[in-house]
Amino acid sequence: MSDITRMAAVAALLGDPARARILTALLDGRALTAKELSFAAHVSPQTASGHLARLTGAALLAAEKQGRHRYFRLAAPLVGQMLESIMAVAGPEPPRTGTWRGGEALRTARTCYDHLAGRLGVALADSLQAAGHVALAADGGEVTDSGMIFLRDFGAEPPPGKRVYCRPCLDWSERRPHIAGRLGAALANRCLELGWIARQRDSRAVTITPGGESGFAGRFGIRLDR
Amino acid sequence: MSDITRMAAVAALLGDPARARILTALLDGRALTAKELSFAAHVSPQTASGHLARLTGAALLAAEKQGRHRYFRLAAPLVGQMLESIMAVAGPEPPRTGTWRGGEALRTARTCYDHLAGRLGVALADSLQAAGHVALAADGGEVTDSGMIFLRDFGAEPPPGKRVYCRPCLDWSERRPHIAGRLGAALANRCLELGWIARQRDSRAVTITPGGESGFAGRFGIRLDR
DNA sequence: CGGATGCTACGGCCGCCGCCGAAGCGTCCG
DNA sequence: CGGACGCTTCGGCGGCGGCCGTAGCATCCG
Repeated sequence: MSDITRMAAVAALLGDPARARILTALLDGRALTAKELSFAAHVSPQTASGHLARLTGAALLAAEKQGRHRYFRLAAPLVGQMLESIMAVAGPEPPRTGTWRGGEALRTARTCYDHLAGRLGVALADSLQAAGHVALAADGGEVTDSGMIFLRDFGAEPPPGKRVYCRPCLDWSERRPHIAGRLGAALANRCLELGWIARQRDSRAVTITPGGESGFAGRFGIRLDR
Repeated sequence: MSDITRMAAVAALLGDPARARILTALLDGRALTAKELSFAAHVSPQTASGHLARLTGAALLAAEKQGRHRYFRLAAPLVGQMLESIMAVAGPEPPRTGTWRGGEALRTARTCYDHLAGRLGVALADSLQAAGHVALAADGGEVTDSGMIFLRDFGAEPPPGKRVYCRPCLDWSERRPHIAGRLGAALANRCLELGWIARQRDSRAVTITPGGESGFAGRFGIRLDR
């Protein structure tokens, strides 16, 4: 199979509207379940399942099983860039600022459901691990005793609930884990409460406020190079 | 029609092997006739005609009529970049140096049929025009008296023949014209003869030799920033 | 354990599209 | 002017693939 045949095969996958909707729904780096994607694609779950199988088979998507759900995400940043480049050609409005609306901002810091992702989310996970407050494994995560104290002190004690307490969530743009679960949500909420971060309109990107810059640096030793 | 639908439509165009072959055949910036493209695509001229109509309709290709031929070329550099980005995802060998094999070299200097294109080819055309040796218009080009003298002196007097003497050829990567026709061929041949440029194996890229650096600078005032 | 839920495998229907042969139109050339 | 050539349009054929209904397997929960 030649280069060109392979390229045509990939392009043919992108050429179906349902698959295109699936891929663009994942463009912001979230991982979504098969059912959510079938809704986004406007097709039945069976049809979506077939599409998802082909997309993962071609290594455009990566799948992770979690309980009875299967979460799909873009397999690589290159895939997102490819989609953006096609949109650049297809779009009637060529010159959006930058390569993509808010693309860079999304990569810096964004929400993933209710917790933090992007460079900020990953840095937060790194910091907590380095301090020995949490320990992330492939299939879950644990909070140490010192971590419990730290969280109470920080004001990010997760409320009780049935949802998983702490688990890693692979970050699309960084290819490294950030923290999800009740703990991830509590951390994000506390950062919002403190005014360290602010949501943006019509986007999952979040901005780091001046207060956040010093707060993340002081508490977590995080300094994101701009 | 939404963004996503448009993107899927473009991707679907790229998804057919025949059309993919047509586009990649044009990737180096040449303009080819419908028949040549039908051969490159491994389909009959009728079939290729249909594909070409759809590709130009979607503004992926641009067509120019010339006598009884129609020359097709990529409509914009963005189209080439899109193809490269898809190849980057589709390719089994992910990390080629740079974005594409020899892409940068091709943009610097390459052959287009038998004449020079790329930054070098455009600079050559600019220099000859600035000196009043040639005058390029949209549909053709003329050589002045001083140009005739200059060419004889340089040793690039085109041999007689039926082929058009001098015409502009729109450069893909530069979006500006370089010189084609018997004159373009004679210039390229003379530069090769002088050892100013050298062909590369398995590529239309040409390298500028040290002698060429000083030669192009001295005779034409050309200095290509690396 | 039984029902609900999420996902996948299979089968059949149907429409789209790529393909080529035949034919028509414009251009070049002797 | 007539023939050769390049390109396009039209028509019909055939196959690929998207779609969903049905059914089966795994998981969660009361």
